[in-house]
Amino acid sequence: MNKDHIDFITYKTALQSAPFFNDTSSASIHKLLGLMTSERWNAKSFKSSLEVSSTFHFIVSGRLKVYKANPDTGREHTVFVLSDGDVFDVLSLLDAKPHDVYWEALDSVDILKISMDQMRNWINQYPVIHKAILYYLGSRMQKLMDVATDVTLHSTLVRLASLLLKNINGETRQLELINDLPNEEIAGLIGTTRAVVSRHIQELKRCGAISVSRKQINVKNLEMLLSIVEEKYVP
Amino acid sequence: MNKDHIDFITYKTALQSAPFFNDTSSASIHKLLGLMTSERWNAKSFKSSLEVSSTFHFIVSGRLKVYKANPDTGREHTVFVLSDGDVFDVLSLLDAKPHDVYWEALDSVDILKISMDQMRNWINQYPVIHKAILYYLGSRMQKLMDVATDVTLHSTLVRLASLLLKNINGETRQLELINDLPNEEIAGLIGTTRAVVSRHIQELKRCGAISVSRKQINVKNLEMLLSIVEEKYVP
DNA sequence: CGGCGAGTGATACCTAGGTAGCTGTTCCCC
DNA sequence: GGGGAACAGCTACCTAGGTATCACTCGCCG
Repeated sequence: MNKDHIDFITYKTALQSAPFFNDTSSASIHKLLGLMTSERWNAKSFKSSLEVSSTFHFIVSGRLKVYKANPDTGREHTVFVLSDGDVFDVLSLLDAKPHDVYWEALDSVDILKISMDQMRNWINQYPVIHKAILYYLGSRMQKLMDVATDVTLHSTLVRLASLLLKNINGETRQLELINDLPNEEIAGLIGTTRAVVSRHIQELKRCGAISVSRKQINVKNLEMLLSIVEEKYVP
Repeated sequence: MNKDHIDFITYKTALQSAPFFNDTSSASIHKLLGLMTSERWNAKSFKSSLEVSSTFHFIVSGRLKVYKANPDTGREHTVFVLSDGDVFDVLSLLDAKPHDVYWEALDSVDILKISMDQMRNWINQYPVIHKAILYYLGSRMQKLMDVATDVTLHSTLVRLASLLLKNINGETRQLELINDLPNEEIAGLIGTTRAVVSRHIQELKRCGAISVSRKQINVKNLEMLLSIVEEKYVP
């Protein structure tokens, strides 16, 4: 991308404020952006790991889910929801080993992309970034450990309540990141099915923990959600 | 540890052959080992994340499980089985954020340990290691993604068969790493309970896929296990 | 404005797998 | 060599949550 590009400044700001590029100098970000091209993915557009693994992507805006699926049963389990400032696929960056994961845009997504080889070169030029990558990977890993154990250790209701709690903005008390997702997507996030999510949403509505309007969940009673998560209260 | 220690050479070899210390020079390993102390943990000895997070550990020999638990139901889910050459806790190394994970020795474990601060210093002196840590973390992350989605995408039988397949040595065709674990531990590994594992082991025995003697599973028919994992064959 | 698609609510049914409990066997350790 | 803990096998029962299906509502676009 040429530095005269109409959105060059916007993109540069986006890169600089991402945790992944913490501690990276303005000059090296400038250089990186010079090698990138921008792209727009429409909502619901789908990529398999094969397509994604040879290119490194940075999300400028929009949301994208990372999931695994069982083709036989049609079930899906969403591992991450990525959004502004996230990058993918970090694993392919480290290692060419294929891992069968799918990617699907939840909104229209603005992407900056660069070939994996160029990205590796850039990293080798600025090895300081290794530390930032480590931190980024570490935080992802921690979340992933929760996802991994949640399904066996907690009931679907607890997982749903916990999902809501995790995504509430402390100040605005509004649901973020997952607020306008359909039940089907919420189901994928907690490893269950649409019907079960719907069932539990009714329970939470009935006991006054949340209120719902189409594709919008509003948390009414944080304490109640908390006590459900702690398995102290069963609606 | 003084370089005249009786096991100094043994320990140094162990460190050098670990993937985590790939590309690390002999001299810097020597220096690192000088700062470490050795320790033996008995089988079934237990550590919480609190105790573990301020010290960095290297496993010389023995096995150790990393797991999360639900105190209310008593259920446990094992996330990793660590063994020779593995290190922990990498997450605490990156980030002081507490994460509630437990550790338990499956055998007697030989450990080399060093304070987290000293380890961080050492790493800053030899930043080359960042890359090796990244690769190490990457491979762990990939395994973790499988653990995370397995429970929702596959039945317990498929998960059991898949666990066996993953731990068969290609050459010897013997079960490694998990061979002599009791049913209870196997249950933790696939996110279920002792009774269910026992039930499925009977099924696998009945159809000739495996044979069992006390705490020992022998794989008899690899192809059959494979077709169970691919959900093509139901015993 | 009308019709279609996407999303939700709700019902009835079913089964995988979790719970509880008992028996017998193996391994040690006194 | 005997007693106890750890472990495996088995039975019977139960329920959380998955499957299937339909009806209803909303929003959008032609």
